[in-house]
Amino acid sequence: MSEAKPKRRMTRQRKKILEVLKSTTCHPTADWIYEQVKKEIPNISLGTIYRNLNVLKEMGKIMELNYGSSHSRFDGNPVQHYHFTCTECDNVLDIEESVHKDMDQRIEEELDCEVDYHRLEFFGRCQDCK
Amino acid sequence: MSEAKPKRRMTRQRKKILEVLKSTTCHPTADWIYEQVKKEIPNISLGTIYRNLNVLKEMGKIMELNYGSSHSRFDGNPVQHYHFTCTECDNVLDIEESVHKDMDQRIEEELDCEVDYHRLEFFGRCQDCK
DNA sequence: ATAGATGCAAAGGTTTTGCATAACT
DNA sequence: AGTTATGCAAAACCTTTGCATCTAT
Repeated sequence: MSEAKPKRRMTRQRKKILEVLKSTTCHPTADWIYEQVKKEIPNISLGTIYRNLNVLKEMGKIMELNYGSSHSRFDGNPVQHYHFTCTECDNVLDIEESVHKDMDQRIEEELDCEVDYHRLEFFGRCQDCK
Repeated sequence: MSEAKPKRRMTRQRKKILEVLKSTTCHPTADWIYEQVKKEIPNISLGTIYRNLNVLKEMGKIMELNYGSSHSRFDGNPVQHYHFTCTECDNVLDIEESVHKDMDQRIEEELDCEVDYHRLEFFGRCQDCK
């Protein structure tokens, strides 16, 4: 059984954190958000930032990038390839599919940048866990 | 100026770490590798594991997944979209391109799994840094 | 009134680092 | 011989958590 989930309140702090996040395109870190929010709520604590980021994520109002980041994983195959991660058992599987290098060029044109490579990762439940 | 890079030696420890990584498909964490290598080199230290993982990465012999993992970044836009990360200035840009949901189905068939979503990230140098 | 949120400080877990010693080449 | 790597332990770093207090509903 999963626990009953609490009724979320929209506190001053939570509202401001969401506002900061919605009003920037810079994909900030928790610490950057902390610095911004502190300008209006000087005594806010980092713990509150982290707690709220997790709550907002759970509410579906924001996204976390670089997640699964508690510890790095390594791959003995240094050639670019794609991965599937099972969100149930945490296993990472290699995908036998050729890399779409053509996508890199499309992005180069779209953003006027130089693309070296890309990473593509799928998430879901593996054969055993589904 | 960048510093002269050291001539790498292939020590017992380094060799074994690479061997462990090459002989598994489980995309292990540093700690898991540590446990494996310890079976043959009982007094190896975790520091050596981490140092060698970084060296092997730099030598292009292995890959790190979940990198850029020192701190998470957050995105005020919870709708799935793609990103470009500049490896020079660390900026993350949104990509205005529709999400290829058809890829999910292809992977489901290939791996006999259930795919919820995928992440696609491009790396290179942005307009300003290139 | 009361469950939920905050601030503070301490604890947790992963990764890095300084230093003396050991080992490749 | 000279430089690179190791082991150990301490430090650094980001993130989470316990607890007493406060606050939104």
